[in-house]
Amino acid sequence: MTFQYEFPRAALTVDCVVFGLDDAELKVMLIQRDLAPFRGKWALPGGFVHTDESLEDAARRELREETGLKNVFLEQLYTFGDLNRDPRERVVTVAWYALVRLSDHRVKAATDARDAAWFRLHELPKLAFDHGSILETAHERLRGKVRYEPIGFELLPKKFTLTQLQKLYEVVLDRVIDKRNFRKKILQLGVLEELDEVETNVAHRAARLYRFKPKNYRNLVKRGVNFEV
Amino acid sequence: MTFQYEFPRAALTVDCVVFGLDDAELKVMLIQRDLAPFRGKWALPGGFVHTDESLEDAARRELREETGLKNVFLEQLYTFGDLNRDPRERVVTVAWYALVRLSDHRVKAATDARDAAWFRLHELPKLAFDHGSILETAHERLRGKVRYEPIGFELLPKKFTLTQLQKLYEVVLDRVIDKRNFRKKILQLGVLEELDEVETNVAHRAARLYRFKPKNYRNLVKRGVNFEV
DNA sequence: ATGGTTAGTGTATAATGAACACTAACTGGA
DNA sequence: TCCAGTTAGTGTTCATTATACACTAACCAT
Repeated sequence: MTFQYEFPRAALTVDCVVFGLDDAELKVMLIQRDLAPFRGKWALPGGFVHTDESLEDAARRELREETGLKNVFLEQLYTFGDLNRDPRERVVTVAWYALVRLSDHRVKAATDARDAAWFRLHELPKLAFDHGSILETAHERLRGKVRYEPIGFELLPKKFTLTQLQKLYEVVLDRVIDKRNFRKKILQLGVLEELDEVETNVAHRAARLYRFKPKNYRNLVKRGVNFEV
Repeated sequence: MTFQYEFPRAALTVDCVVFGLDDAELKVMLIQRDLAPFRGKWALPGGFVHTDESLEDAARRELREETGLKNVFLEQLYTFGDLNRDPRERVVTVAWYALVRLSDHRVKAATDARDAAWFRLHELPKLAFDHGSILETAHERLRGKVRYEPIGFELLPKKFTLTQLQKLYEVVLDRVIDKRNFRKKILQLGVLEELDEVETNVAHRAARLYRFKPKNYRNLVKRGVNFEV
């Protein structure tokens, strides 16, 4: 069975840039292609959009199928449609980026049937298609994002220390931040709840654990805030 | 002649939200549809993407064909792909927004063969398809944009007064701004050049004219700046 | 007990933001 | 020509926020 149209049509795909935070390092999930073109090369998870699903549904389905990830934070990034980005034919891709708690998802990805793996952002292989520049665009967006809304909720484990949160900002912004000033500022936002728990299994003074107050956090995200640390 | 594919394919379009500034008012250019569906309704300029042109080229071509606008500032906005946004079939649209000097383009649009017209942002007709929500998204983007980069270059005439620039900010942000503080801040940015000219044909003290220093302006845009007035 | 390691805390100074009102310059009409 | 009307243009004060900076506390391992 085939489908006929009066004019030629581009193929439509979605691709996802999945960021995870691991031990104060930003990582990205990639899959190894098992089909031509670029067979054996690493690429962003993604695939063709079905005509009976929305773009976001397509992105979530591909993420689930190719990496096992579900219920992640997902936002549309940009749509890439240069003429020769796919050697086979005209393919337009709607790119998305996801932020996930790597602590929740480490195992699943590693044991998934497909060859999916986390890569350090600074040790990426050469990617298939124009996925390298899609990834770069996503990284820029992430860096821009932290300037006007707090991040962390989606990337950190549910309970975290202030040092972990600070390290996240340092890693995204690629510079060191003063500890005392960072703490003052982030606590002032009123989105953190101090818990009666401390971290365990550390060979030094244990740090207090915090968690986000989801309501305040989301309000702040909606209102928009200038958070320059 | 028809084109056949193994799987069904969505149609791909571009749509443009064109903002212009007129006498301290934001306006949007719309065209009246001369074909079904929504025949006679006002809609965003746009149309199908050809397979031999990039997405941006398609947006520029449609703008030129439908409104006569050329060489405008154009940025990708968002891609809309809900299942039933077009009653005929699955259509995914890559939306763009443009900022133009209305003073340059007022006449062309009015005399163009197609029914294209500028509408005040607060007096819009009901639009075809989901173009109303695309337009709303573009307006949000514009409001967000002024928070971290200066605007004006694309919207104001080449020579303008500080009051005009301030009015632009007031119109986009929908609130009044203190004149002295605004002037201090905007001049500090170092992107304005004071000219030896004043406005003419006004029944009061004539205001000094300024223009943007393109290099500084673009540097600032690239660097990103928090400009909260 | 001691050495190693990270947690946790305050203050002083500089920079920035916000609030606020009057005089200057020009036009047009009496 | 003077007066009324209109918008241009300009500084200061006070409050808030940003930045720079160093030591003690707590815990673990040996």
